[in-house]
Amino acid sequence: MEGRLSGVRKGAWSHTEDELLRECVQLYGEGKWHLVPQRAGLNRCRKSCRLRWLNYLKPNIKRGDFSEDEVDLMIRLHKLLGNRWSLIAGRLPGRTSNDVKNYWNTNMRRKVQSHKENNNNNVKESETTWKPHQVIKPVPRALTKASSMVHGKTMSSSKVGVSEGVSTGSENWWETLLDDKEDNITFNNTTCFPVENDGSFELWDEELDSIPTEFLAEAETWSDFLLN
DNA sequence: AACTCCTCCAACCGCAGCGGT
DNA sequence: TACCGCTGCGGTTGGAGGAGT
Repeated sequence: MEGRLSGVRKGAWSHTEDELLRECVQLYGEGKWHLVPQRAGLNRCRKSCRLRWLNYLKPNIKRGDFSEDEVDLMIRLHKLLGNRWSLIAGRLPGRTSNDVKNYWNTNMRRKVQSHKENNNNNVKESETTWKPHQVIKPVPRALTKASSMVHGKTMSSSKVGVSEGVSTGSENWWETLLDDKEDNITFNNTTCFPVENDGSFELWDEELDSIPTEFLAEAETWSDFLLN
């Protein structure tokens, strides 16, 4: 590994290192991680710097317990996406992929495990309520300079609206969830569901195509999927 | 008080994908 | 087309701290 080869520091970050990294990112911005250790004067590998920033130092990172809403959304997204932690985290403002992954591994996996064990005692129930689900794996894609998406070409017209009548006012919990983190609403990930002003979601055609029709039929709308 | 066990989170590691040459 | 470097992701590990004995 690069750490072993170059003898860079590993392990927990000190307050001084945090400050150096924070100042460096504020000065030069995110990205160019291979330059960060040199710029910041840190004896850390680029990966370590990036991870420290993304998981701990980055502004707007939400710490503390996951709310019920967040857990609910996480479960639904995991059902749809599988272990695509970065995508799931992209829909949970302030949460990092590491947070989501850790939370799932420590809490949810155990719950699912115990649920399955319960169902083993009741075969009929497991056949009906806990069918193995098909995990959708959207093809990761990046926006290149040549991409039509970057050049102002409009997105797919396949808009899946939040169904009327499903949510109004305080029931739009996902909006309040995003209120204080409006930066996260934008295209922080091309495979996420960009939120329109009217609360609907837009999807690339490929995204829609990749979703099993049974799932959509079952959920009817994205709001059904995203909301209780 | 001392020890062991367990939990959980931060950090590490390897790999895949992408862009540039 | 092949190679290289960089980035980002998901799986795994290590260790600090709490709980139990």
